[in-house]
Formats: sequence, structure tokens, C-alpha cells
Amino acid sequence: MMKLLINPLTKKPITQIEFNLKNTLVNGQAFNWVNKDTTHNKEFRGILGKNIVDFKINEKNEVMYKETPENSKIEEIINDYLQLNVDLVKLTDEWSEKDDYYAKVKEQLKGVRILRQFPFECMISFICSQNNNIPRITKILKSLRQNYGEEIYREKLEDGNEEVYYSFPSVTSLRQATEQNLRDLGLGYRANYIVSAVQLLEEKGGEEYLHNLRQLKDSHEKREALIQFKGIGNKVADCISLFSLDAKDLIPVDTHVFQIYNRVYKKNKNKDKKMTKDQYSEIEKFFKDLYGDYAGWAHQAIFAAELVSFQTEINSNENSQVKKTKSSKLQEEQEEGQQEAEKEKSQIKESASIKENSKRHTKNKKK
DNA sequence: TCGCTACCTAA
DNA sequence: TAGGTAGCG
Repeated sequence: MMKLLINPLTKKPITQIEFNLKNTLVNGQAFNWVNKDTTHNKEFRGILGKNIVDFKINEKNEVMYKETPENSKIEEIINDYLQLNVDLVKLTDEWSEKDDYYAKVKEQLKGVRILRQFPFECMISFICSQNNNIPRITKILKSLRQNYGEEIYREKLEDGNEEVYYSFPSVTSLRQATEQNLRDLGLGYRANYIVSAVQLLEEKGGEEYLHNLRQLKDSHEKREALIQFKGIGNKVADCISLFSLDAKDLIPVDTHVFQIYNRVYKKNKNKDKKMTKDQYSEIEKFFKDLYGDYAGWAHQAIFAAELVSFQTEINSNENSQVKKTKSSKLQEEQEEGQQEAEKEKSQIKESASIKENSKRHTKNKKK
């Protein structure tokens, strides 16, 4: 039975103005959600801790949810995860007044929230994300759940098959994985990073250590703490801090943000250059000054818009004579964004058979 | 501090 | 070619 998601501030039902499912769940900040209805974008399924969570939009554009199996604390968990105590509508109005480009993006992309993810899951996810694309990141993380997570639910499908859902692995469980195990799962050179990072994390006190980083006052302290781990640089540290450690003012400056900055705010001044470390700080400061304390939240909408137009560029037909400008592409997002959504289809189809693959033990490469 | 390159893999 | 990082000169 689906329940209405209620705004804890206003006590009214949440609509997609405050929480747009597609723009929040599958826009590159988390990799544990699947779009179950890519034509309408009204049904999403994800794994949250030990629960499967389904979101659905009803005829009044309100968000409904259901957890499996039942969990009396799920409302609390979801409110925390979606940070529903943050008044996004108020913030977006403020950003729109400060920045014309944001105002334009807002017309296309509403309800982009920052998720408050589980820190360990977030950390591993973003180590995997480097030099990588969303479909493969999603696949890798699914593999990690299947091989090192706990089974949380087994669903009988109409066609007679079974779908098995797994939680994200604990530190102690992932600690069992050797570099070769992880390479076999398709992690590539990131396998070594994971092994090393998990080991160091265990020494520092495991998941509790990461959770405690939320208490640090300055966001940059969180980044510095994370950079101690192998495989985590500035960008990945900022992602983990913003998406799981309450560093709401941090801007992960990746290649897309770099391009937005150059194109929109610097008028192509650094167009063909590679980003330097100084520029990272410059861009971070620029957006922080522009948007304020919740700069990371604002950035996520700008980023999501860029991601969609980037996808559109890839997907747009090659017969097109005129090269479209980015801004015109922004307007086409609503129609063509569905192509992109198509790619993300059927990603949680978990099959227990793959679990066998990692059972073979290969010798760990020691440094 | 800066600039360069290798790194897994799949699209 | 890609939502980077480590390691090196």
C-alpha cells in the first residue's frame, strides 16, 4: 500500500516541485535508483539500507512511497535521506534572483534535491565513478551488492523468474574482497583504490568514522579527511562530502562544471584548456559566492541540466546540419531527455547467479 | 606547484 | 571518449 510523502515543515503532501523523482534520483548523485517507467518518469525503485523503496507519482502530482519489507521507521529514514527539512522552493527563488542562468535552468529542471546518502556507500560509489559513466558505475555497484551485500528481498516475477535485492556491503564485508576479486567484477584499476580505502577506513574505525565527519564545522575539513584515502582526490571528496556528509556548500568541479563556468560565466575564455588545481578553487569560490550556503544544492541543478544536454548531443542525429548551441539544447531536454532515461532502464535486475563469479579466490597483490 | 600520462572497460 | 587520480619528472 503506497503512502503519501508528507512535507515535515508544512505537513502537506510533497509534489514534484519540491522533489522531482527523475531530476533527483537518477541525475548522477546516486546510483541505487532505477527508473521503472522511462516514458513518464513516474515510478522509481531503489535500495535504501535494508529496504527496497518505491516512489510513484499520483494523478495530483504528489509523491507516494512504499517500502519492502515493512519498516516502521521508513518515514523517518526517507525524510532524512531526502532532507525534506530543507525548503527547496524558497532556495530556488533566491538563486533565481541572483543568477539568470540558474533561473533559466529552473524552468526546465525543478525539484532537484541533494540526497543525504549513507557515507560508506557514497564513498565507494564515487571512487568507482572516476573516469567512468553512469551505466557502468551502476553495474559495478550492483555487482558489489550482489557479491558482498546481504540479501534483503526476493521477488517473484510474473514470468516465473526471481529478482533478488541486496543491501550495500558493510565495511567488514567489503574488507574480504581482494583486488583481483574486484577486478573480476569490472572495477578496473579502481579495484586497488577500493581495497586500500576500505582497509584504511577499517583502521580509522569504519563507518562510524565517516558518520562523525558530518559533525565537522568546515566543509573543507571533510574534504581533507577524505583525501587521505587512496583513490579520492578533490572532486571525489567533494562529491562524498556534499552527497553524504552535509557539506551543502561544496561544489564538485568536474569537467561539466568546468565547461559551464567557461561557457556561461567566462564567455569561453578557457574553452580548450584543461582545468588546473587553481581553477578548481577559483570555480568553487565563484559558485559559493554566487549561491551562498547551499551552493552545492544549486550547482546540482545546473549540473543536471548540463548532463542532459550533453546526453542530447551524443544522441542527436548526425544528419543535423547546424550544430546546436547548448542553450537551444536546454529547451529540447523535455522531449529528448527520455532517450537518456531509456539507457538507465532495468538496472536493478539482480540475478543470484552472478554471485558465484566472485567466489573464486585469487591471490591479493601486496604493495 | 605544475604538467603530463597511465589506468580498466565499454559505448 | 568518459562525473579523475596517482605518480612521476
